Amino acid sequence: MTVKPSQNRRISTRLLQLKTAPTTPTTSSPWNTRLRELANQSLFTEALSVYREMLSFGASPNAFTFPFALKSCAALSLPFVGSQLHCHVIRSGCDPEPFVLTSLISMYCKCALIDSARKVFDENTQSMKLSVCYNALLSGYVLNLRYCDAFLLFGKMRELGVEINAVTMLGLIPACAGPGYFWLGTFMHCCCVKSGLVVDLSVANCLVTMYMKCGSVDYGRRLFNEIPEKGLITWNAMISGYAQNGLATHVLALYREMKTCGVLPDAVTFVGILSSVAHLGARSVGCEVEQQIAANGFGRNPFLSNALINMYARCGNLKKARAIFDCMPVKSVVSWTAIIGGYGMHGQGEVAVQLFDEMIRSGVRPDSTAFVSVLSACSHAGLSDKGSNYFAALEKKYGLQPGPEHYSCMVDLLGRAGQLNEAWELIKSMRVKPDGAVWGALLGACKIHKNVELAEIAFEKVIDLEPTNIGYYVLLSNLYSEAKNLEGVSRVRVMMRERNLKKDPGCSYVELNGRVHLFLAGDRSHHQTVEIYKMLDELENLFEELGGSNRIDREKRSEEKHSTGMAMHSEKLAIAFGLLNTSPGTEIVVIKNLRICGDCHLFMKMVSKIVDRQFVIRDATRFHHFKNGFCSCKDYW
DNA sequence: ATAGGGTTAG
Repeated sequence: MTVKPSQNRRISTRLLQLKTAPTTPTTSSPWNTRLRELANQSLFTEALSVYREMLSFGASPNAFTFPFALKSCAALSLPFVGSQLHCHVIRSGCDPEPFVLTSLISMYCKCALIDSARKVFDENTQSMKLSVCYNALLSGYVLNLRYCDAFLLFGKMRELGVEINAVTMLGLIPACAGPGYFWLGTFMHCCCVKSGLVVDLSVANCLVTMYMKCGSVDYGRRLFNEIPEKGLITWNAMISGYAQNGLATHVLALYREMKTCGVLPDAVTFVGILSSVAHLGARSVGCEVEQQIAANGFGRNPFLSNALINMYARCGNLKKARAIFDCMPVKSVVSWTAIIGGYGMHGQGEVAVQLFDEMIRSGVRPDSTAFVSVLSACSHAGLSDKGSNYFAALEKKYGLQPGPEHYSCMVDLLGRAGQLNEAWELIKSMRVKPDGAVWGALLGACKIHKNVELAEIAFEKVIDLEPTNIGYYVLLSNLYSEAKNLEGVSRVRVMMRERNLKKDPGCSYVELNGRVHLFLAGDRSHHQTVEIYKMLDELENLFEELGGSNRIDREKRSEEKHSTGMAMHSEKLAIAFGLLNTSPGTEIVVIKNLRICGDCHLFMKMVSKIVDRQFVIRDATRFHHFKNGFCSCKDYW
């Protein structure tokens, strides 16, 4: 705004200044200071109102104003305000200023207007020499997933001899951070070593992250070990990298190491740790993290709240998960997804569905993952109509592409409801290649509804995709034995032997008086075995008297006793044991692998109708360390 | 001015 304010306006401005804030200046520098402070504190909305206020008071923005105003626009993703600012920049004549130029490019990139950014870059001859402008545009290309353009620009920089510095690398390396980009990543690593830029801690951190995102955990760790003076971000990069790769035990070990090195964790560290705590059930660490969060005042961090919701939901404490969720001032899709998934995991599909609808009403747009959590909740709770509607809305209403993960939920949903042919037709209609989970869901449904022919088709496909997943062999073998097809049973056995696959029996745990008791499927070694099986018999009789729908189960169980391929479900043993050893009105904590067995919820629902106990389920999908039947109750949930 | 770490399902 170089237009000189009229005399009248100047007078009125003066008056206003006297009335409201006696210190309100018409020179730009105090405004700039205020604007910079706000922008640096990430108070972008406030920063932009200061900019507007500044204009209304007749102060002229200059090269020290625009970078911060543009940064705020970029952060809030306001392309319209951004291009207005661009006009102001041109009018003020400070567009060739490097500060302003890079801010403009960066703003357009962050608002996804990459072509406008390129235009700014190309129109200024000045920018062709400046490394900073190249860096801004290059990181913008990567941000907008245009990796080819980014590498072309990188090539041009090398060709023209433009300075390549640490920031150039920081922009480019994330383009190699994905499965399949590993070799490109190692090339970038080599470039950094040759140019000596690896000594820059930021660059090294970035490379560690890149390797972890490629799934090359060993390379990441090796580089991590080579960094002489690790910073907090270095530790965080490694910890979250392990967490992303599902290496929960490594996460906890590294956290311990970090503490012995005297590095203080921050909110980001805790996010990585919490997801591992949730998967492992490492209670002592969970409690410690909880205290640390309270002590450090990280309570308001939305990422941390999401991680806490997930942890409590997985560990069976839905009440606490819900309390955190309800307290969040701004709930993102991730927060909703976490709580919906939590209810879904515990068989409370109705609540999950209500929450999903509430999310949409509150104006949060569901993403692909949110649909996965609501669809899986529907399939666990048998809400087939609801699920089908959501599946249709996914594409029609929200323009999302259904992936194999959505199809596997739908196949599970239809399959459980007995619509096996519909499920098969759905698979055939898929535009993306079905993965193991899709065929596995069909196989699981065939097992429930005893359809041997279709099961054989599904089995062939799933084994082709996941040849070492024992669960599928067991499913088919059990189906064969139910159908009294002994030849089939032995055929599957031979396949397993040939592929050197050892069958791990399914297992469940019950927590009782601070001790965790492990039950294997078909286990008869427990000292209360006789009582447990008696209790299960009694329960069956009660079910029959009440509804009589469990006859099939009874038949199945009589076979279980004799056939070698079948075994009494571990969670039934665990539940019976819990009933035997608790008094009415208490809570029984059942820890089991939620991924494999969905019938568990049904059984628990029926049991809780006739006995005065509350069941809490904890997900043990990743309880690897329990495999040998050992666990220490002090350290684990 | 440009940059590095974070949540979600199966």
